[in-house]
Amino acid sequence: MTIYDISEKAGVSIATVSRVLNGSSNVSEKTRKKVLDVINRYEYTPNAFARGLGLNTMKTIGILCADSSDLYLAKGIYYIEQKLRSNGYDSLLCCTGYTLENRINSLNLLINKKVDSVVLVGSNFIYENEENNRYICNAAAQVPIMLLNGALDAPNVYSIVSDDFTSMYEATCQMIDSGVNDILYYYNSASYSGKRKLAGYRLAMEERDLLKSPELLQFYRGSHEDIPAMTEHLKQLHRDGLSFHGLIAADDTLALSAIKYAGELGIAIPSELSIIGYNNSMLVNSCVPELTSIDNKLETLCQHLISTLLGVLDGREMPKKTIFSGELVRRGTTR
Amino acid sequence: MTIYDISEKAGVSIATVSRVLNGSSNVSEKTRKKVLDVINRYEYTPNAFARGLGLNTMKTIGILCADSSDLYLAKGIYYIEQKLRSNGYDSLLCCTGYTLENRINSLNLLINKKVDSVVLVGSNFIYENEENNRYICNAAAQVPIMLLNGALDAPNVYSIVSDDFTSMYEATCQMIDSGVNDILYYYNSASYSGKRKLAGYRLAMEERDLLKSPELLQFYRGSHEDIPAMTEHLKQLHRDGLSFHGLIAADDTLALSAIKYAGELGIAIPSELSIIGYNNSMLVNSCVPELTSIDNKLETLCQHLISTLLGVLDGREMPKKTIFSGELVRRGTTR
DNA sequence: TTGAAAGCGCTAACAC
DNA sequence: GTGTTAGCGCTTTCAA
Repeated sequence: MTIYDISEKAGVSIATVSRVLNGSSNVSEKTRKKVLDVINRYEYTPNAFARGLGLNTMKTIGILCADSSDLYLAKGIYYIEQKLRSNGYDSLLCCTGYTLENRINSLNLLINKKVDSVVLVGSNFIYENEENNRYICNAAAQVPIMLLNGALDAPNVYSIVSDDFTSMYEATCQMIDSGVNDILYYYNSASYSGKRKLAGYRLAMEERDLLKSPELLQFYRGSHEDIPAMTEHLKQLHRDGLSFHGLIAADDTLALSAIKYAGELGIAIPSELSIIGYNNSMLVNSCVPELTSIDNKLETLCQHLISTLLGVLDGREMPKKTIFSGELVRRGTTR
Repeated sequence: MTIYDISEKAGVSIATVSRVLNGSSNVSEKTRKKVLDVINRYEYTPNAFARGLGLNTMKTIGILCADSSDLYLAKGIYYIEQKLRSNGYDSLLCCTGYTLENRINSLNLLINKKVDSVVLVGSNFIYENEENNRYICNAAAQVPIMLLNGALDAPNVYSIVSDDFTSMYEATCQMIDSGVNDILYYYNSASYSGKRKLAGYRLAMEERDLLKSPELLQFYRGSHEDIPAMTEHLKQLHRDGLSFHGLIAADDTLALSAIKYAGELGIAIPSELSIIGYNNSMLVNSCVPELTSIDNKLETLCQHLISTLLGVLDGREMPKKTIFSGELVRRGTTR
């Protein structure tokens, strides 16, 4: 069933059918109705390729993420996909893993598919080395690029970020104020967002001259899902004689491993060890005691990202960078 | 930059360019090289729409799932996307939620986008009422439909399932053999797969005449992520005087809530309460003690789904239904 | 308000 | 081995 069939059956030209299809006002009510009738009767839907060929757009947004099964990224993808769909856009998903080469390839691939824009989900797309971020700028020369939780100052690139620095700074201050002085920082990512978080912790500690030892900064290298390995890392620190009564984690998973660590060593939470996680994910309720965690308002970020994107596609002037602030949600792992 | 530009610069016809683009053998090595040179120099990539218009395929597979942020579904999507991409296909993701109407719309939408096939991820797409499954058959009239963890016997529909029935039957038998007789079954889904699991538990219990009370079957109605609510449900049962020394959950999240429940009530695991979860997800290591869980081999299922799909698209005869068996992974919540 | 016709960029059948 | 050309199904001037 093509536009020709419809035009024939309705006794009009294909131009007229196209007009009613695209909601043009230059069609008499009578003709419109006649055409619409035929369209409905035959359940006709226009061929997306042909339409794309003419319009050079398919109303499709590319979504790039490192790993769609990551708890946090999955949530982000979910929100973005939902909100795009409710605005008439489809989503082309593409998982890149964590190597630069794959990212460049995937981004090109998406752009060759003629997506109208691509959303990079997760701060891990931004590299420290400016040179490594050129792939984003190149892509931005073709379509607007949206960054969720990553910031890059370049033409046609729009960043929506949570203020990880401040969130972490405030959380650290609050833990200190609650009477804990030796706070370990446990992290597993040196991404843009990862560095901002670390800086927040650092500032709070240094302001009070509490960052006595570099050992208080603990980087975990292994898999992002391997809680036993994270726990083991902490136990090793304990065996090495490192002592701490607070632990702030850059991620709920890491925080969870701290709860396990405390459980296995008989350390009482929060009296002997206070713990704060990050993301306020579903994991916060999966443990005993429940985890105090920083909520970075992912849904709000996504909502805003989509409005910005729609604005950009609409040709409106939109803010290049938008910052939201997070919020500490207190539960059982802190005093 | 179009195929015309390239043909001109290379001094050949567009047909020849098209041939080298599509790897046709009827091109002399010399010409091929000449054309390839120009293509590379100008970084030309063919327009996907025009190509789609001609071939009527875009090498894109639609992925439908209820909620891409669900731990289990997210993992499935991840595997499928990966494996498709490594075979030259892209993925159009579409989350439907759990209402039939949205599903019908999403499926149509995907098919209108001219995807080559659509994969339904999760057993919740199959309804008990045959009538409600017609939307799948309709779609299958246009493109092959792949079912991950759901089964439907219809033309052009291919099912890849884990044998949930047997897995659950065996797990239940093993718990009984370990000396637990009063085993609660805790579930939250009446999907195809959900019913198979329940049937497995049922059979094991009934064979030994242990299903004394309907109360042993507990359905949880709330959100799939709300562990506190699941825990509260169990505590209410306890207050109501229901007693059980084993709990088998249809999902790791539910099992986790049982661990919390036991923790809050001071019930020792596994001596006073044995627990088995389902999916062997990352959650199994997030708790103390670690959760015994049934691994339903998601990655294997996905791998097989993709090979089957590629076979179907290739015009080969492929099995309509493939069944894999699961495996009980023992950890600290069982004796 | 409507129709005719010229593309959009590519593939593939056919001719040479 | 290579070129010519007719579509693919739609959008969008331009005329009427």
